[in-house]
Amino acid sequence: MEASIYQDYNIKNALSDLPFEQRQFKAGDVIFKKGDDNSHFLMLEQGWAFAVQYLDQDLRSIQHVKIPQDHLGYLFPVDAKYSYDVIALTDATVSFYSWHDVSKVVKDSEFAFNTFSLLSHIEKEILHQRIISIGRRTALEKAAHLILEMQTRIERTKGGTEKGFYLPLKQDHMADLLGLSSIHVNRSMNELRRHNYIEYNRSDIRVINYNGLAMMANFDPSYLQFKPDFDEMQLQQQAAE
Amino acid sequence: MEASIYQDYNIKNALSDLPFEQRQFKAGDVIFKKGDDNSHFLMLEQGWAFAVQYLDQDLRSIQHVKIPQDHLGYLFPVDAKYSYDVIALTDATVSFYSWHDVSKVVKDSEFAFNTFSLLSHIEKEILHQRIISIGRRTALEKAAHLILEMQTRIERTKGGTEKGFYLPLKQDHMADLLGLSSIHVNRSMNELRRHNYIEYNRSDIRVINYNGLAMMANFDPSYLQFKPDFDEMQLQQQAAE
DNA sequence: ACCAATATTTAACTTAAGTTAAGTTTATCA
DNA sequence: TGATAAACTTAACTTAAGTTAAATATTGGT
Repeated sequence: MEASIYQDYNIKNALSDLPFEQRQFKAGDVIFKKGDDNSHFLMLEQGWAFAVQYLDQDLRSIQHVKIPQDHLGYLFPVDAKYSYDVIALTDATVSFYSWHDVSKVVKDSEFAFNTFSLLSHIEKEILHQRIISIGRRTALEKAAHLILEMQTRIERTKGGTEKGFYLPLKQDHMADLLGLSSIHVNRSMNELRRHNYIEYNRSDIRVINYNGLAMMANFDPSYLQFKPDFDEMQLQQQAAE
Repeated sequence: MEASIYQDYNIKNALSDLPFEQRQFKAGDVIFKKGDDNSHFLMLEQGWAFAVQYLDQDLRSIQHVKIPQDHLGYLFPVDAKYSYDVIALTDATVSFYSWHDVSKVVKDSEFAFNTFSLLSHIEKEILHQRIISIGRRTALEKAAHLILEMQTRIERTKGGTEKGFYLPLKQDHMADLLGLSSIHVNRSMNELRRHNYIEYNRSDIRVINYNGLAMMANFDPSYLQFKPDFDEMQLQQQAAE
């Protein structure tokens, strides 16, 4: 299968010539904390990360899951402190660009402006879908929707459909993403497995019945900006198996 | 009380010289629908509106509440269909700008660029707080947080603190914002009233115990980009009463 | 290979919020 | 101003998801 036309709209292409510094993080490391200044533009070269806010010591909400080639933190040079922590979920490499350079490119280059507009747009669409999940889907539907969102996002960066994928989210991360207890996440994942929607073992997950999952979760990948016929190609391919 | 310094960062100031067309809407009118093209930049001059997505006929999720001087729809000229309907909550006046004009100003004017960056940022912060509410706050806390968010946003456009405010959201709108049933919203609003946190009658609402509400709901107005000391000024003022 | 720390799984029980089914109050408008 | 619809309220009952408490499985470090 051919890669999405939207694949061109990525941060690397937009910022190709700019200088940056790289830092390595270990799984569990704090990449930045709530209250830190938005002093650089950050891009996650390798590894996974997540953005989290705490209500108190035991109560937290995960706002974003970041995969390789995603940005971390804010997309524009707003004069604000970070409102959330970002933690490395796996070992990770992060590139730091100066806001001065990035703003200049975004304002001067049509392509960079469009890329950053689209990234901001998609990030918001993901939040919209998360709000729908948390507010109005059942636990089973929440889990199904999250799996399909992650599969779709990962496939885009790989540029193709693979059978299974690596999902380093633990069940307690899923819980804090979906507004559930981790025990109920466990019940839901096992029910998806029992009913042959997915195969699942720790961080290895594989969608068996894409159509069934997508129907149940009311999942339409177009909000992730795959090209319009991606969805149908997926469905046809699944149906043929 | 003095108006916020952030008051300067508004759409009117950023787009002052641009031509636009205005349209009137009646309460309940559809301003645009899911699937429509993002063909113009829209600004809500007068009245209230909300953005909504449907899972099926009876299940919906409200993504945004828009007050006078907010934008409607997308902040950047992405080549995408709208993912939600926007409905007038009251009679409303909407200005339509051409994307061509708006993008040019945003790229050429430092002030417009900063304004649109900040608006995009604040919109995302509101979504983050909504995710925390829906996922991790109790019904009482959800209602409290929503009231404080709306009060804070309304005060900013008015540039001062007023005693009560007009909140044209019905209880079923609040339910679809907060992921609750409208009956449970009713129970929660009445409990807030019974415990003297608020006075409340249909669309007229007044916060009586700001500190109590803010503490209960874990509400910190800084995500709405009031100036840093706004929170404390508010608290002191309330405490003095 | 063993130990310790993490993660996952299952069961039994509890609870916050949903649902259904009335009423009552308030707004609209002919 | 009276009829009708929309919004709000309350009570009784149900249910999806939370909680607590084990047990089991996996991973990582020494």
